[in-house]
Amino acid sequence: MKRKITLKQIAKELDVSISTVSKSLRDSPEISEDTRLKVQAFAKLYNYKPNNIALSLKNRKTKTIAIIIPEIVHHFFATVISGIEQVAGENGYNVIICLSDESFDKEVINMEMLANGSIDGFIMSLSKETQSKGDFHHIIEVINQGMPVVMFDRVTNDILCDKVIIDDNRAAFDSVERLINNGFKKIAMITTVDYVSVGKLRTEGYLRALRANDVAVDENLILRIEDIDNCAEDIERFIAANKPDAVFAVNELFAVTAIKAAKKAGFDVPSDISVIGFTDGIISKYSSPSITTVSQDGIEMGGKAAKMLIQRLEMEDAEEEQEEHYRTEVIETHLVERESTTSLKKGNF
Amino acid sequence: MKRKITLKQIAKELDVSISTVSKSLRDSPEISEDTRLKVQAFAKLYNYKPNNIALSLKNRKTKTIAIIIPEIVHHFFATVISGIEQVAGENGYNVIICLSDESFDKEVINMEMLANGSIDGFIMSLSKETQSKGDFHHIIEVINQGMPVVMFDRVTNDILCDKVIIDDNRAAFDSVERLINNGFKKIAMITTVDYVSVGKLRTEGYLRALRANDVAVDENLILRIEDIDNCAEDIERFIAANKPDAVFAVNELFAVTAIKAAKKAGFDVPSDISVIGFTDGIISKYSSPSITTVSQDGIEMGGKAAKMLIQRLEMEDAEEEQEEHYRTEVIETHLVERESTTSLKKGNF
DNA sequence: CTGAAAGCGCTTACAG
DNA sequence: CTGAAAGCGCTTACAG
Repeated sequence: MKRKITLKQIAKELDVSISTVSKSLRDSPEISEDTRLKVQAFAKLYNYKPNNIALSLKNRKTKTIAIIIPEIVHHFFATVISGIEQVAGENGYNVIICLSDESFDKEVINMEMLANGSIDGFIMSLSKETQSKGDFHHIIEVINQGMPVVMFDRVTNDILCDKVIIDDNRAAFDSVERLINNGFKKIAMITTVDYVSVGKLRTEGYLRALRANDVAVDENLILRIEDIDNCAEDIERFIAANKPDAVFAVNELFAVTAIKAAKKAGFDVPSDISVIGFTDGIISKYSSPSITTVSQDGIEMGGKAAKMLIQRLEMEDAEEEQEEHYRTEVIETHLVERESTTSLKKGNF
Repeated sequence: MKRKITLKQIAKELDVSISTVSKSLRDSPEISEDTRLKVQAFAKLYNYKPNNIALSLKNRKTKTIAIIIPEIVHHFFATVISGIEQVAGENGYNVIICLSDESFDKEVINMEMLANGSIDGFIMSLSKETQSKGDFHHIIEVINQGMPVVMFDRVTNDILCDKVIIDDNRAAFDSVERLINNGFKKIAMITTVDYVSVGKLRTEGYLRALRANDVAVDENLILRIEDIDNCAEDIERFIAANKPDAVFAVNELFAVTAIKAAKKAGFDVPSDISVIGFTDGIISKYSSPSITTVSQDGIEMGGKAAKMLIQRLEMEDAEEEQEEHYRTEVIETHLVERESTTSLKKGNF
């Protein structure tokens, strides 16, 4: 068991100074070819690799990005990570992941821990609890310290920073209008409680579509789920009671649960009830019937977020104090048609 | 924009030495209560937090664990991460994640990059390419440097280190024997190519169960999938051609695809064909019919792996050079019965 | 009780 | 061409 070799040891071994070794390995022209080659050969032999931590300390940058997300077992977040990891890797950055578990405290602790020099910047999506509390001091603090933050998906207007989102409101609007235009009369909505930003926006889109098409809003047709883990019964009751001809759900889970509930109540999907979900994940793809859904490209979102963060990071090097000019990128969505809806024509008619 | 404050700045501000500040903040009894309180108050005011990188360099440990996995969008791996993250967090460790993307090169690059001081130890599952190549020099090197490695799920006998696995062979054996005992005659297997260690073990378990129960092995009833992304047609053809009365699949994806294929070929699941999968993930739960499956608790696996790694890490501190005594933990599995099988009685009869 | 010094592993401006 | 020194931000054994 040979511990990793250091410059100091090489220097001693070769009877030169540490500076000489360091310069040789960085191909400095200051050093004679003779010693340079000698040092390099020796270093290679002993498989020398500079210590990252020491470099980080010296350079005051770590080349690592922290991701803070509510949950990793949600397919959407996993794809976002995958997207981030990819462009981070291409640019020589590592990725550290922390899960807030939808808890405000965990989010705060993780951020504070990492903000102390461990990383160069954050990419994050807010936990539910943080969104419901509306307390963002931990994020503001980090930003004030000069550490860039990019938010995605679950964002807030209360913080100025780079963001990457989809147009939730519009995507919902489009989907629901499409249903209306295709003759559906009783379009139900299954959504989250309002403090979840994306849920709220999607609900607004639903309402907007109804109003824009002179469809009366029936509050009974809107189900707001509080407890995701036990939503099955709520949804079953909701569907059996209201007998909608279409259901628009704000996520995959609600959509697949709605389908199961519909079947249980004796309805066929899609001939009795059409179902549209949100997020094109594994559930939508493998469910029977497979689910028509608003795609939300997590890979692209993650990639974009990483690009924005890295850009800002490298910019800092150049012009010490760039003017803050934050951008919000909007990722395109589109409807992926599958088996859970009867064929949906586009356009007005 | 105030950059983070350092000991040096506090010292200057308060007109004391850096040592005094450091000791005050660490509640050293050497320091008079007077100055200690003064320093602490000042530090609190300016929200001082020690720089992690400096501490890492000083202590020669980073308190971070690296996870290297093939893919994050597989639900199983996501749950493992979740398990690791949880116990890591409890023990004050951070988690860095790298994806090998099933590529040998990426696995090597990631490991080498992180092994240079960035982390204290690895938890990993081998990429397919690494398994097929059988080249583990990068891992052996890391271990020789004195950095602990814990492998899980996709492991190899060629490396001595801590491991956490399930008994794939036995789990498969039990499932298949259960099918045999319940009267199934034509039990097909959908598996991976043999170099994927877990696929191989599960296949062996299947074969062992047939032999142990005097069922002739029919090679036609075994489908080995090479290209997971395009397995649907292969599976459709396989099922239509062989008309098995039961299918044992080595993962969720194969199981759900088999169900879809069976339906397409006009069979009912489970009344015509029963299907058992492997890994109790989101697909098995939400598929219609939901899938009977061998559960493989990723959270537990991850948690166990993290515990083993941390234990070894802290052990190192204590007795400088502990005797290497590697353990392999086997996580219990069990069959989760759902709708894709007709009721399966236990025991011999 | 306080502080100067050495050191973790590296880089680089500056002397010689 | 080579090396001593300072410094990144911290801790701690040792003097005073």
